[in-house]
Amino acid sequence: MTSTTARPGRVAKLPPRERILDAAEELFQNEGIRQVSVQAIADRAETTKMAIYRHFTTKDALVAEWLRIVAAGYQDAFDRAETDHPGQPREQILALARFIADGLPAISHRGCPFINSLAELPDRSHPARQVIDQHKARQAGRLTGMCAEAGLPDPEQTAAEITFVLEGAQVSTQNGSIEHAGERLLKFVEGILDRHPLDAP
Amino acid sequence: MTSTTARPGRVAKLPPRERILDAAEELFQNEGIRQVSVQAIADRAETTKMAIYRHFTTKDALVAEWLRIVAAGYQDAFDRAETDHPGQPREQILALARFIADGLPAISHRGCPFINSLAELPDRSHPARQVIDQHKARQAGRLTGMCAEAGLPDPEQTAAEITFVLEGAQVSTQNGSIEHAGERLLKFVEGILDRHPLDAP
DNA sequence: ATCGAACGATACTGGACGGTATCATATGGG
DNA sequence: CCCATATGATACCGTCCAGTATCGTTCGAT
Repeated sequence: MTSTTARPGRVAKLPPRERILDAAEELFQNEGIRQVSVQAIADRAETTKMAIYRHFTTKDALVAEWLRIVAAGYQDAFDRAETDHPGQPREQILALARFIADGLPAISHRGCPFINSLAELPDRSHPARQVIDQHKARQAGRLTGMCAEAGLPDPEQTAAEITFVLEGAQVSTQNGSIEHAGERLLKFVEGILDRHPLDAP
Repeated sequence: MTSTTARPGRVAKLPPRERILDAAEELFQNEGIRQVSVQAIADRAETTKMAIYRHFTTKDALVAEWLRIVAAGYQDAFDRAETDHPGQPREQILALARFIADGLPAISHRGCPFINSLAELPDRSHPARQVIDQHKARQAGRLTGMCAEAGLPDPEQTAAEITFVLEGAQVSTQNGSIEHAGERLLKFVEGILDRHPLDAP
């Protein structure tokens, strides 16, 4: 019963900072950054605007923190791909494609947080931009490494191709121009990897 | 000398409606929709806010009109691809890829207007959304038609793949994660088409 | 010359929003 | 038991902005 911390009125409530981040994630993702007011985040987090400004210096800082969490999720996907398929770079790449493909239905009519944020934050000096830039660079590096490890002839080109495909699948899902984007995405990536068979032990 | 209409003080000034649309194109593209105020558009168009509201019922209507013009530009690219390479669907597709690839440097750090607008306008009832949806559907249809005409075994799949690639190249250029995106894009699309040779006379 | 429509400039309204100040209220460790 | 700290609630400020009203001016057609 009496847990050491957090014994709220009814349901176990998370501490305010996490509630705020959960609410921000939900609202930023579904309604955009600029459209969502700090007050709206506070309402959804069942707290107040003041509480938000106690944990985050500014709205922009909250946005950056949100994207940092999203980026960490993608990093986890990379890590899992590597630990689940050690020494099998092609399987790792396919696992990443599956991760994106599986996420498409959830994204549905609202797209990739990074793509959308970039559109909403043209100012290159915005704190969130550093998060995005770092994440994209790291992601590109890891993917290129996987392609090189897979013995593909031109790792940079193949990594670029896979990046195009993954990003494009998310965009096309968002604008609804492609049916069965997930399946098509997987089929496509498999085809790219099969162009240069080499993996078999 | 004395042209029939428009004899402005110094430089030949376009009529206000076109100046407004030019200014809107410039600002919406480079700074985003929500960030740009009607006043800012008026300033850049060397006119006044009032003049804008004489030509467009609302800011949203101006956004929609802007996207209509952008969509027409893409339609023109499709038309040119067809008339420049009649009966050669593979050349038509390559011409489209070249059109996108050539546009990448201009886009550079700011991305595709449709992708960005979608991010900034989550409200599906926004007038601009109809423009985007129609455009995307028409574009997908035409591309699928080209793929079918090219005798590719699975036109829907191939059209989806090419769409992924074209969209992804624009996104990747925007976030700066890929070097030489234009060249890589063309190489990629050529590879896709060459997977099923059939075109030669 | 004149009339009307389009254009330009300025001021205003009403609302939304980021951020702050100030109050009261828990809460948990000493 | 008590006090520092985190939290909650509310009111407020300055600013920005979409959209409107009203004025005067230009300019082309008749």
